[in-house]
Amino acid sequence: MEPASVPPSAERRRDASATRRRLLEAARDLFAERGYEGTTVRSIAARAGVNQALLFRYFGSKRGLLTEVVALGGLEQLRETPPEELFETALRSMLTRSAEGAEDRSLEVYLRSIGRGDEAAGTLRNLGEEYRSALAGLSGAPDAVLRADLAMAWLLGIGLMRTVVAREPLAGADPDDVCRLVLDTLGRLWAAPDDRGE
Amino acid sequence: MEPASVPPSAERRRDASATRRRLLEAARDLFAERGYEGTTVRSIAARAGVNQALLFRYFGSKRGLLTEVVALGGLEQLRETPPEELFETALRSMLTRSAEGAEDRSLEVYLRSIGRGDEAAGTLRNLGEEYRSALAGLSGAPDAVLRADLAMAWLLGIGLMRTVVAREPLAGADPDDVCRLVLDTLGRLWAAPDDRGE
DNA sequence: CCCGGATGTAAGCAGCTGCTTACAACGGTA
DNA sequence: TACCGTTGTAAGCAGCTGCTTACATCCGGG
Repeated sequence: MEPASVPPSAERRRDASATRRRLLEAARDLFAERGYEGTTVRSIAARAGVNQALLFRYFGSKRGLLTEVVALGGLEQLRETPPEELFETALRSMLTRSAEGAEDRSLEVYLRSIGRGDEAAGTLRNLGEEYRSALAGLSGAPDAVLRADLAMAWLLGIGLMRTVVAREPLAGADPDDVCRLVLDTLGRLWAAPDDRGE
Repeated sequence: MEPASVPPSAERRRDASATRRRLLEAARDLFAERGYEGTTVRSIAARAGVNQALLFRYFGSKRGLLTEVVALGGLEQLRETPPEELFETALRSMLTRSAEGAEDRSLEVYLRSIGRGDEAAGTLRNLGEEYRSALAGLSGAPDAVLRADLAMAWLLGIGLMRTVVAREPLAGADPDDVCRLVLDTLGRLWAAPDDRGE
């Protein structure tokens, strides 16, 4: 099928997996910057320094590329982070300037890329549901899942405000300050007042 | 210029202002449903039951239509609502099914329609800043504006979760329950703990 | 060496996009 | 009635879209 190991000495001039990876990274960045509909397959191929036909060879369609981008980045972060740190980790990755380093931008991609529900929307939805159920464990309230949904909504909203609206003070605020405010407020969400009549 | 008053008896077969309004309403709905990039001028004209050339006659460009849609709906709601009710009003309009009645969907439009910053982005930004400064008055904290930004972010996020992700429980939750949870939690945001060293 | 699959390329397809143009139909006014 | 600006229409433009095809080029195994 494929050579099990690559001779580590030199970079190969023709390297399918490297090309795949470059496409994946270019797509991740562009989807996060311009959204799914606003990104053309030509621009992805150009940023990857790759012929655009290869995009279809490796991912079948533009939509398939999106699915792989989101599933890869998102699920990895999700599975490597303990639930109690998940929200803060995701929040910090939202608050960090996208310019520096190769930050994880899966949620940014998620929120800017989702379109009207078709084939791949299921994959994205599953990702969201895994995040939610991880967060839901943090509250003992009977409606913990709803509360987790609201927390995720805040996360997405903060990312939206920073990447799309991009105005002070949120855009330039110290991530530590924002984190403190949000996490402290969310403490109230987890610890249910539950002041209804039941 | 134009007939100052319309004979109220019969609907006119050729009515520029009615056509304008129909285009505006069709655009508002479609932008909210599919986002700006996902909506075609042909689909807007079709839903309005109007020739697409009229769209350009009355609004100059697709972008001009968007600007007018958002400015109209958003600023009206903003100016008719006292600040202390503003958040709940906006939240409830987010939570209300779009099918019933002619709800105000300006924020929905705002969050789904914004693109990369060009000409009309300024108008949208201004709208956001007016919302924010109205909300900022609700907290006495020194960083009240940041807190207002965070509240708006939550609002946008909740709208995003309902319209885009569209899954239970948030999508189908009782608006009263969500309102109670969110407003109660936000009370904590307004009333600053301000637990820093100063 | 040389063959054949893996990898990369150039060109182009049909369809859609935002927008424009040239023109017809209406209807108030003189 | 004749006119003329307003309103509505049909057709089409150039450009871009996602995607496909036909063809070079590489390179490891026989």
